[in-house]
Amino acid sequence: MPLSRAKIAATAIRLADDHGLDGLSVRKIAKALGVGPMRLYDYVANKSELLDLMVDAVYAEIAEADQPAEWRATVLAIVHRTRAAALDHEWFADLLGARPRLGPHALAVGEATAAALSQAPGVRGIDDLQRALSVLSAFLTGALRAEVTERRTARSTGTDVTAWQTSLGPYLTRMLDTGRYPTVARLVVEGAHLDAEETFHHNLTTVLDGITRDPRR
Amino acid sequence: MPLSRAKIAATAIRLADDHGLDGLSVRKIAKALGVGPMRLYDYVANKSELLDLMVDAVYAEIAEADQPAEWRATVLAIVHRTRAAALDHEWFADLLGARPRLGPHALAVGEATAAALSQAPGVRGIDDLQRALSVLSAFLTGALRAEVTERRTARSTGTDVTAWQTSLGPYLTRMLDTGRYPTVARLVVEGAHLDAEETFHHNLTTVLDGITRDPRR
DNA sequence: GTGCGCTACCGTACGCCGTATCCATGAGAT
DNA sequence: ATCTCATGGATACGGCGTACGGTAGCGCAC
Repeated sequence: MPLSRAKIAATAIRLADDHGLDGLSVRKIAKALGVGPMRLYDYVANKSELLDLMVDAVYAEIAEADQPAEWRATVLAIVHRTRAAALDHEWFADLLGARPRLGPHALAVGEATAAALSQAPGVRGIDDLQRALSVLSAFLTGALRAEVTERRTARSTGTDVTAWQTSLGPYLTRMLDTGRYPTVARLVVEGAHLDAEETFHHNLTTVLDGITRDPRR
Repeated sequence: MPLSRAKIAATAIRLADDHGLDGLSVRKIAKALGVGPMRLYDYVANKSELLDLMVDAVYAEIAEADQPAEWRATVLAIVHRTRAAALDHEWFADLLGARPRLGPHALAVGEATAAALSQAPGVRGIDDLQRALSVLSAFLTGALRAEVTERRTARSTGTDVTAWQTSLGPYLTRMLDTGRYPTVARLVVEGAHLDAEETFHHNLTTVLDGITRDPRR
């Protein structure tokens, strides 16, 4: 079976899913494919192009068309598929926003999002649309990055509260006991029980409400 | 003059400003300080702790206290200082959201932001506060990442429109000419003249308006 | 049939990285 | 004068991305 860009990307994605972006190297991908490292460069100019390939492959998962619906439902669907993809492929969140999204599938997702947003009330012209798109994708990028980061630290310190406290506790409680961070302290002590998905959805609603508010009061 | 964590961080920051995170290595920092590479490990456990040091040093710039003011003015000031820092230190945007923000100065910024947000109308309890903080910082993270990425590609392809068109044009216009991305095409052709800072401010306003809207209609 | 150029593949090698480990030096204590 | 011990340096290891030279196979001109 001959090599191909798609096969390379698929293998790279599997490795990145298992070992993270830091654990991903051209040599390991090649070994997993049973070829010499330099073979990959027959299909790809350099490693960053390979990352672009991986990213666009994930956008392909996100792009699956759903039947046309009201703008808000469409946006919600796309955004939630993106979140699902980022949780499946945590490295995807690391790359989000770090490179121009120009692959064909990324463009398809952008097109669907833009088309839906252009139907939203409060989005009146091309400038409004451009801005709406950029707030939404900024929020999405940041929220997914944060969620993935939190997940990773939870995994590395242990999920339960006691493990977390013993690992970060000494430093953090010392910090908070200085009394210089009262509000943060309150958040740590009294907060922290919110469900991640529900928070994401709530915040997304906040952003969409901001977009659709009437800008002239 | 002996080494110190602060001196190391300052040198690392200068190098990262000049050559980016990819161009930053322990060996180069050591050389710039006129010592052997391994000396740095007397002050730092590993490279990622060094990055944490750098990040918190930037948060120190952001944390400079301003006189107490109305909540929105305070938030605007902090956010705009963060943006300024990210434009001064583009690598900072790469790291934003990628690691837990727990340094003393990062905590100080978090504290000031949380304290201000807790005064905002529509933020009614600790859960509201937690959510408001997370939308805001998700937006901030994503927006800065996007702005820095755009800036970098602009710099690498050349600033003016013609250079951009000749570098990405062939691929992009071919893509857009397929007719599969009409809305994106409109955005590319008719948009693109918006000022970055003004867009940022507008989008920030959108998010803050979303936060302060009355959630019970 | 024979020689030739071209393409497609491959292994080796270079210069870098983070960092573990061992060694030299020399100051201060006894 | 000798011992102790902190300080800084050199070396080395395993891994990285990728440049490059070689070679094996094949279509084709004569």
